[in-house]
Amino acid sequence: MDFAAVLLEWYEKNGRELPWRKSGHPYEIWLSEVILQQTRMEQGLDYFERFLEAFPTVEALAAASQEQVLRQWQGLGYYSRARNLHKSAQQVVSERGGRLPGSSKEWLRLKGVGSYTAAAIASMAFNEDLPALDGNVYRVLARVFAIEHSIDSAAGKRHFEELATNLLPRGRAGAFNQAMMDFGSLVCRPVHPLCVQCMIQPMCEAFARDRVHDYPRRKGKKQPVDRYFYYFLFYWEEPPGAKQFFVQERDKKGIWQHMFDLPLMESSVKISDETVFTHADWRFVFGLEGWRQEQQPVDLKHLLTHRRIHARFYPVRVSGQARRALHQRYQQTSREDFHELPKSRLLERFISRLWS
DNA sequence: AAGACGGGGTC
DNA sequence: GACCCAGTCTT
Repeated sequence: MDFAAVLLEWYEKNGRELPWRKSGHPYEIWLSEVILQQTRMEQGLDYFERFLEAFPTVEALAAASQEQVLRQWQGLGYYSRARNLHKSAQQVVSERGGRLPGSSKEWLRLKGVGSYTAAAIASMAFNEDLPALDGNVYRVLARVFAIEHSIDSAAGKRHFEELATNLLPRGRAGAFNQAMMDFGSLVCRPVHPLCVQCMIQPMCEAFARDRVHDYPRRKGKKQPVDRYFYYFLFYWEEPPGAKQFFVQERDKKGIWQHMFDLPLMESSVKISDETVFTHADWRFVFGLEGWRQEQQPVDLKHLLTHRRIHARFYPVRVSGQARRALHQRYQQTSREDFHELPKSRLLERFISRLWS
């Protein structure tokens, strides 16, 4: 038996039961594929259910505000996925009367739908004969056929695409693509692959050479850029017991666009706590001078680091003049209202830890 | 072609 | 705490 036949046989017994596989609705498949870009199944499943409940149809999604959409996406990361999905839903409704695209070529025209997602949707929803190459597929092919091409080069991608096209059994693209992905995440896993119980193992070139962990090949990784975020929670109580504080909406470029966070000073280098409060450019935070007299002793909480983002968090009680000055630059909110705003996971953790 | 974009996982 | 994962858009 050839590779595709063994794989499909495995899939019939071991394929995962997923909500969007049952329904077969293009809208649900589209939504699931966008959520699962760069995201693990276990993490994305709840988001899929809640998102579909909030926006059951493409019309409902198009009619929602961006803030509502982002709030459903909160905590998932890569928020441009949500913004593109929203934009594309509006495009489908306004330009196509709510009728979803019927071919991969049409899907490709939508924002947030690239070559992988277009092929995945078209093969699953319409059984179009097209391979969908995601990270799982690259890994499986690289191992089974001991492919030396790097998966992060244009030439390498073309090579994998050609190989997958040749392997694809005509008329069974939907099952084949899903089988590849399930097999890649359940058996041919990135670390600790289950070679001992793998049905493909007899024909796996990497296994034969005892080189499973050398595939897929990649070019060298680059150094991540460090960004240091110094957040300020300027707060007061009014009336007593009801905490109020300032937030801002990030509406420019860069990370977390259109999401809410706290007044912030960013630096490309690490700054000590003392330096933040003595030498930093406070005008950037306050928009005014003459605020220093209002500053209270700082209760420094915790430090949280991300792979690239390093964030520190300073609660500062403010009153009177400083509050009026800050009002000109930031929006006021309360604990309860803040809960309803779209915000990053990072900030969510800051706030909940501070006021838990 | 290279970099930006998040969050969670492992060891 | 360092490293891994890997679709799409932007530059």
